[in-house]
Amino acid sequence: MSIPKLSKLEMQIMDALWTKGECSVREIHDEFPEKGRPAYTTVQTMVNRLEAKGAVERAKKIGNSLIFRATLSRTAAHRRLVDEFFSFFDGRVQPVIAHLIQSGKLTGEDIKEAQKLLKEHTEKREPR
Amino acid sequence: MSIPKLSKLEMQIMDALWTKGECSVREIHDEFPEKGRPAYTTVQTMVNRLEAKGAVERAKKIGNSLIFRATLSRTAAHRRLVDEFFSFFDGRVQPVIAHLIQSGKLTGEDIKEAQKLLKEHTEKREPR
DNA sequence: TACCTTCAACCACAGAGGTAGTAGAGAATG
DNA sequence: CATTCTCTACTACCTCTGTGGTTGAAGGTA
Repeated sequence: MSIPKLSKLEMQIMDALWTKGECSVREIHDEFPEKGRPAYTTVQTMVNRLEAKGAVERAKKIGNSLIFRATLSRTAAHRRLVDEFFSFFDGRVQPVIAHLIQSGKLTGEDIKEAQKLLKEHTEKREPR
Repeated sequence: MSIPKLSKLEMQIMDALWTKGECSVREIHDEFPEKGRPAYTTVQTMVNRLEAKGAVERAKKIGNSLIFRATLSRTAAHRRLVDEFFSFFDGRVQPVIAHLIQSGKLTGEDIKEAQKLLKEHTEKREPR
């Protein structure tokens, strides 16, 4: 199957797995900031659903607790999100850029960085 | 209340209103490409929900059919979407840009355009 | 061993979104 | 006027998310 769609909460859980590596539900739960932290069982439910979606798998068992591992890469999940998002704009990036600039999220630095990346990218596919 | 969150289908419906102006449910329905067009009543349901969310209002009645008008602007809805989306990335634009470049969505043209917009933007807020 | 803690597993439930059917009012037409 | 078409209004139903309670097994501890 293709890359599963992940909701916001699911992404937060994956984030814990991606940054901390293999984790128990308890560890994932603790990663949430105290303020607005969901119940332990909520995290548990989401981890189970992620497992059902194939985004996560059981790595091993320590004592009576399961340790999970992300099987879906952060990059793949992000790409999925980006594609999904841009489909709202017919795949056109320009309107999005306009909003980013107006809200001050996109700076000159970012643009410079983008140019560098683009150059690397094109050079890689069209080596002279 | 603040800007309501709109789903994909809801956005498609708003798109019809935004581009065609005031519309009846029938007209909105007809805007969908034949392939994968939802049932008339489905569109109706969504329009009602959009009305409940305050994104749309009844402009007038012609015969026995209602004509709707968007009360939420395309810009506001888009900004909402963009903010929502970037919150997945902690508000950082760079990882998104990387994906865009890798998938070929972001071209040199786009970057040039972005620079122009950014210049205009900064000049407007900090006129020398 | 008897108790306390910690998990996994399972269950429940509400809200949003997507999908659509049906009933009944009104308009249009022969 | 009677029939047919077209809309609105209402209802139903399924899936996905988010949320969290309950139960019972496993492990640790006095």
